[in-house]
Amino acid sequence: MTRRVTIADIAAAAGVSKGAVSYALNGRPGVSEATRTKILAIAAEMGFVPNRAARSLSVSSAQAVGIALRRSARTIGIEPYYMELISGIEATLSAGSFGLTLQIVGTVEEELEVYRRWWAERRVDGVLLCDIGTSDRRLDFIADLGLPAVAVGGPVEGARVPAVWHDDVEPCRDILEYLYTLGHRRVARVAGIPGLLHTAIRDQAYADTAAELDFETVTTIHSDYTGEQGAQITRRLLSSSKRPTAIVYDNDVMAVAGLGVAHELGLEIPEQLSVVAWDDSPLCRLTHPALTSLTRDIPAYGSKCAEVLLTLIGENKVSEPPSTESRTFSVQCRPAQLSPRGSTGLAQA
Amino acid sequence: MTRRVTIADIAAAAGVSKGAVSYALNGRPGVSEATRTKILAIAAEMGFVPNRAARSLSVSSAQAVGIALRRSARTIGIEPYYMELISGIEATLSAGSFGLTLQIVGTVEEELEVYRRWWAERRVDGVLLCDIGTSDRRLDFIADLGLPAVAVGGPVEGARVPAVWHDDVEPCRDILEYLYTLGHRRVARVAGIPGLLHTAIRDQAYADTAAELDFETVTTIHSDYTGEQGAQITRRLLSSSKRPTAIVYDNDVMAVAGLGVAHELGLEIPEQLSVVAWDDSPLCRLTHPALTSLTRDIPAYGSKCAEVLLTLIGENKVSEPPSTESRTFSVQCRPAQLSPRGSTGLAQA
DNA sequence: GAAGCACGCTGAACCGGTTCGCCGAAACCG
DNA sequence: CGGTTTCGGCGAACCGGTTCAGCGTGCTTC
Repeated sequence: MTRRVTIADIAAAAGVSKGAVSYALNGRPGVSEATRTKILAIAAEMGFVPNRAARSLSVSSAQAVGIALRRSARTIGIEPYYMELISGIEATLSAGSFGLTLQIVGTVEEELEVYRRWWAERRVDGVLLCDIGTSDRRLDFIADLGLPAVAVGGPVEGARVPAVWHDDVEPCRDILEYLYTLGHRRVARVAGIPGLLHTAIRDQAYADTAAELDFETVTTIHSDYTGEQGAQITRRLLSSSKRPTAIVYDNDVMAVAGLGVAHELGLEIPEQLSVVAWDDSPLCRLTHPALTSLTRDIPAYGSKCAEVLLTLIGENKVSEPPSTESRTFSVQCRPAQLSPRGSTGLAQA
Repeated sequence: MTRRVTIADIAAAAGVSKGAVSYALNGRPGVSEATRTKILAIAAEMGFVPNRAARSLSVSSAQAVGIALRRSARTIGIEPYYMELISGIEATLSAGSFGLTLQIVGTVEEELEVYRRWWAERRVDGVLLCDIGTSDRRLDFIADLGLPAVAVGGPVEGARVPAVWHDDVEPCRDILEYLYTLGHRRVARVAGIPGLLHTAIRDQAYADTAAELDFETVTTIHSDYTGEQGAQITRRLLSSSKRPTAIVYDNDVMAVAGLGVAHELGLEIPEQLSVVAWDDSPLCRLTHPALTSLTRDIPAYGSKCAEVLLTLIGENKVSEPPSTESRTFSVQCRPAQLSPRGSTGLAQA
């Protein structure tokens, strides 16, 4: 059990004061080049790493950001999205030597409470908000708290919190045009949770595009993103009298489940049914046929979100009073690209 | 932007000293019942939450545990295991008002460096070690550091770090006996990463059981757990002259991929091929047919690991010098249960 | 050669909790 | 009634960093 080295140990070894050591280690003026290198050498030799709590206390920053996920323990694992997002976030954070604090919560109330606690405890310097809703209480709450935050999703109108997002309208149009070109006229969509912002945006985008092209039907059924519901809804869709020739899913888990149901019902894919997934995780390439899907680079997206959050944290550290309240902004990422694979084909006559 | 309330504010409001407030808030003797309730009331009213850094500094504990995952950004999402584990861990931690700090690393060296930094910074009070290897450098490293830790997996012999694990021998036996009963005589296994402890344990268990029953062949091919390798190996297995009638996969991602390949090759499941998966995530119920698999309660497992870690942290806080070096122990969980589903059936004559 | 200045460094205060020694008053004792 | 114990509470030190006022030295400047 090695002893931890403190700044005082280094000061004693170098024959200087604690203050000088602090200046030297942080690369600020106040010490000569000679003593700086000497101090750095001693610090390196003694294996000095600053005590995070002590630094946080004086500087009042935690060098950490938080993320709260609102999903049940059982269902969160199946969705590759979160882990990919987190891993992207993490890459950027650790590059900036920030830590990531994770908490899983059950309700919005719990989530707000977590933010309040994190803020009061000074456990984090900022947070990332996932699964942005159409009217999201968290945005105002966080803004009132004065805790730096980034909305992972958007665009958020009248935002007091910056958002990082990608356009979903164009991909929706792409899908429908693609399916139209393949001859599909009866299309169903198994959508995500209704309250979520991107679900609403896609709802609108599908409706708009459908109105422009002469589809017979473009129906949307909302779900909770789980495989069970995906399967159940698919079963219902496929056993209806005028069944769709193509089904679009709002995530890949439901698409895989839908594919399973189609197999179960003895439908040939893509001859009798085309399937399109959203969020192209490796899952889409595991099935047979492989799923046509909308590809986004989720880790890169997470990185971008973390990056924006870090600059935000950096900014309001240097100039505490954000005079221009409208410092919030919106960063748009490259929209998802359609990756056609084996699960889509010409509609049967 | 609300001001944070400090212990001094409360002291001033209650007309007592900081020390008294501290005693009152922490439920320790030193204040009368009357002033205690008064202080608590004021603290509650002012919405006091202690500054974590300040407390950490004096008490030298971070009220957080760390977990480092060694996987690439792209492949970590697909494996439901990690997120389920984390969510179980998280549940226990937040119940004890501990935080979870997550970091994703690329190499063992990086991982060790992270542990050293966490320890030196006092950022965490303990860590959870995932993916235990057959000879794992991390165990000694952590023990030397004196950082409380729990190995998520085992059993680890000669351990200086307690382990939480479940027996894999019995489930392996269960699988082989089950397949034998169904008439399978040529069984292949697509195993996980060779260096991992549980892979080695399963290797041995399969070999032992195979020796007891008169299988024609029980072959094992190691992989990296990814769907791509799962698919590739399956393709190779199924196109060999004497192809197996049953394939067992060491995780569910590969099993799904294998199922896809079987479909692609036009094999009827389970008539022409039986498929068994390990780690029964919801993924196994998404496919058609649903995958027979070995069910473990991963979130519960994570909770147990966190629980053991927390008691460990609690213990070495009260009595710093662990006189009996062999305080390490091993907690065994309920082994995985075989859940037969549609992907397994009688072997064809 | 005195005044002024920049530089290098020290010592102490400070962040916000915890903890310990100590003291005054009340209670208890023979 | 004096002496001891107990209790409630105070004040200060401490954890390990950061930051700032101030001070001595050496150099420039006129």
